This record gives sequence, structure tokens and C-alpha cells, in this order.
Amino acid sequence: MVKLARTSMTDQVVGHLREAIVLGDLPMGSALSEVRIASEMGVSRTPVREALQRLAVEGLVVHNAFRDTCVFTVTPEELDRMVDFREIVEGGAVVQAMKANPSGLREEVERVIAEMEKAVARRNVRRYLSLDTDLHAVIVAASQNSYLIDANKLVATKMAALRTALSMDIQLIDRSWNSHREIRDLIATGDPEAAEQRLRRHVRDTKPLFVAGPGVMRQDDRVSKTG
Amino acid sequence: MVKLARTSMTDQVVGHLREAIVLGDLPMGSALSEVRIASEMGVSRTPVREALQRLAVEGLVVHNAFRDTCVFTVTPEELDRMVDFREIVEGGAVVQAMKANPSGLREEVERVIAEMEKAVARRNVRRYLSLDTDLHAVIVAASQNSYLIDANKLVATKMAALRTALSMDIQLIDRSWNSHREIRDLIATGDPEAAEQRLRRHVRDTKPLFVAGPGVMRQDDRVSKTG
DNA sequence: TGATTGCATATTGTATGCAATATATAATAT
DNA sequence: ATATTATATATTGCATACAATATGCAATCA
Repeated sequence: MVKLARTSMTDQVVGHLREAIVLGDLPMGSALSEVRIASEMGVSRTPVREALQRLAVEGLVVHNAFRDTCVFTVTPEELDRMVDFREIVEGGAVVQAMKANPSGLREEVERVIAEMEKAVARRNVRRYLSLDTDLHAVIVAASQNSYLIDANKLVATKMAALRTALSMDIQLIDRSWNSHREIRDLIATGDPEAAEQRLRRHVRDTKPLFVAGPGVMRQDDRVSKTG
Repeated sequence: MVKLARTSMTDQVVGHLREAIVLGDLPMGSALSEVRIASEMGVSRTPVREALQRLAVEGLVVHNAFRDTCVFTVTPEELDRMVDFREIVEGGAVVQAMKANPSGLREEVERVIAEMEKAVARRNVRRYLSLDTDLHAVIVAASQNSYLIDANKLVATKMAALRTALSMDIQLIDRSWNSHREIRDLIATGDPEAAEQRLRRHVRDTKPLFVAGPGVMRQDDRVSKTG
């Protein structure tokens, strides 16, 4: 671990853990030992603790006082609420973006859609799912509203981790791909209401993919140690 | 400071600082010295640091690396985005609440409205503004969606601090009071769309009260030390 | 056999010390 | 007089040591 170069150790630990959670290296529900992470990253416990505190506020880890802190898990009921929340936030964001920043929104969406087309052509499911995360992120980012962006992070990182854990069929990808293109078209058309409703429906439709997927479990199902 | 009774020192510091910010004891923009807070609360720097990290994620304080951490400030542009955000989140929440938890929503709103009526009768502006914060909070809470609740906190605490710093005219209170009662009526009526639109308009209308108010400033205007 | 108590271990919570960096002040040079 | 530099001070960032708490296991007892 390099000696803090303009970025604090705590920031590096936060980034490292977030990435590990999204990539599935830290399975959902697994306990996070401060000493283990510290020794693995070659730092002391202090920056690790501070990183875990921040991630706990973000909801990416749950902190059990005097016991341990684990990677988040999601119950089916909570997944419902995540979808409801995404409808509201992403729907609101696309309206904001189309009114305040339409060209920027179109450019960013077009860019991701183009990448998606390549991924679909190559049947690269992994890449497509990553771009799925990106597409929703750029829509929210185009709103240029830091509160919407921060609010979105409360679910976006979890969704990214869930997508990683998901083994998705190629048929489902095609279905999602159609949905994404329709959203792109409606954004290009310039009708905020239509785009919002289509985006909300899209988010709603993806719910069934996750309810039966891995990572969706009771809150008590601990898995393993840091690994 | 009592020796941790079921709650960690860090939690206590978080609560203390949040309250101090909302009540205006820590003015917006003021720098927060770790050692000063630690000595004032009779704890070491460690829990203070951890508390500040958490509050930074919440956006209540801004952390300048290697320099200091200050209480948040709001620019007029950011206030616009806060209002946009509140429209989306509170509007979405009231719809959720009316669909999933209508009776609970009505009860809670009715309770706060009743308290407001007393405050208005007694011309107690301070109390009314506090209930204003409560009213919006109970609406979001009634959605029973933890993500909406957490997202709302990204602005609710800041709004509470801004209200505290605000010296509001009694005429403006009467105007707000009418607005609040209309929202209550629409919630009681049971038309989610109508209630959402009315709530969004109410949030939008309150914007002018704050743009000229105290606490809304350029990000660089530091004020004083912890005091 | 089953429950309970006590101890050993592991983990978190807090305090303190030291290093690194930033800010302010004063001295110097042009 | 202004700009620059050196220094002193204050503050943050990190590491380590210690205290408090929880967990697991074994021994003991009913």
C-alpha cells in the first residue's frame, strides 16, 4: 500500500471495499474483520474502521455494535422497496435531466447504448450487466442534482452487487435490451412524461429477476469470513 | 459524559453534533476542531473523528482533507436542487404512503396538524417551524420505505437547520398553515395524484423564504470556530 | 443427558502518541 | 512597500496500546 498520495488511506480502503463488494469478492452477508482487512491492505485498524463507518452510512455494510460488521443483504421485502425507490428517484432524475440538461443526457445515454449494442452482439452478459449499471447512473448524473445522485447511491451500489451475483439468461438480456432502447428513444424524443413512465416501468419489470436470485436472503444468513 | 450505556461514544457525538447544528449552536460554515469537540464532550479524538466521518457522508459537514471540517453551507443554486429533490422524494413518499399505509399516514398527519393549530393560535413561530419539519418527516416515514427515509435525511436535517436560522413573519406562517391544511385534506380525501401535486407545489412555494435567508451563502464564507 | 457457569479467545470501542500537512506570523530581500 | 521565505503553531492522518464486550468451548452440576 503506497504512502498516501493526495488521497487518504481511509478513502483508499473505502474504494477497495466498495469494489470488492460490487465484484462479489466480499459475498453478501459475510463478516468484515477490521484486523484482517487492515493486515491485508497493510494499514492499521483506524482507517479501516473509518471506512466501515462511512460504508455503514451508505448502507453497504451493516454494523452490529460490539459484535461485527457484515456486507449488506437484501430481503425480498426490501427489494420491493428498492424498486419503489428507484422508480421515484430515477423517474424524477430523468425529468430533471430532460428539462435542465437534455443534450448532455442524450449524449451520455447514447454512448452507453452504443456500448451495450456491442456487448449484445458479442453475447457478453457480464459486460452488458455492467453497462446496465452505467446507464442508470448516467441518467441520474445528468440531472446534475447532487442530492439525487447521492440518494441514488443508496441503492445503485447494492443493485450493482446484486447484478454481479446474478447469472442472467441471454433471452432476458434481449428483453432488457429492447427496454433500454425504448427508453433511449423516448429520451431522444424529448417527452419527459413519457420517458419517466417508461423508465419506471422498466425498473418495475426487472424486479422478478432479482427476487429469486442469489444475494436475496434473510438478514440473518451470515456466510463466511473476509476471505 | 456518561460511560457508554448501550450506545457508543461515537453515536453520542453524532447525536450531539447533529442537534447542535440543527439548533444553530454550531453556525453553518463554522469549522469543527476535533480536539475542541473532544475536550468539550470529555472524550478522545477518535470517536469525534468517526462521528465527523459519518456526518460528512450525510452531508451535514464538509470535510476538507488535511485542512478541517466545517458545518455545511448552502448556495442559492444548491437550494434550488434541494427543492427539486424534496419535490421528488416527498411527492413519491406521499403516494407510497397513501397506497400502502393510508390510515397510518392520516393519523400521523392529523396529529401534527393538531399541534400546528395550537402553535398558530398561540402565534408560536418557533414551535410551528419545528412542527413543519415534523410534518414533512411523518409523511416520508409513513411510506415505510427505509430508502426514502434515508434519502430524505440528506435534505431534511439541512432544512431543519435553515428553518432554525430563519426569522419568519407571522403572515408567512398563516400562508404556510393554509397550505399544510390543504395537503392534509387531500391526504384525507385519498387521491394520491392530487396530494402529490399539492405537496410538490407547497415545497416549491417555500423556496423564496430561504433564498434570502441566513445560512444561504457562498461556500467559502467561513464563520467562526466551534464556540 | 441437558443446562449452566466459568474461562479463554477474538473482536470491537476508546485513548494516546507521533508524523505529516496546512495556516499564520514574522523576518528578510528586492 | 511588496513579495518571498522561514518558522512556529495548530490540525489532521495514522498507528499502536489498552479496555470493554461478545462468542465459543469446556467443565461442572442437577
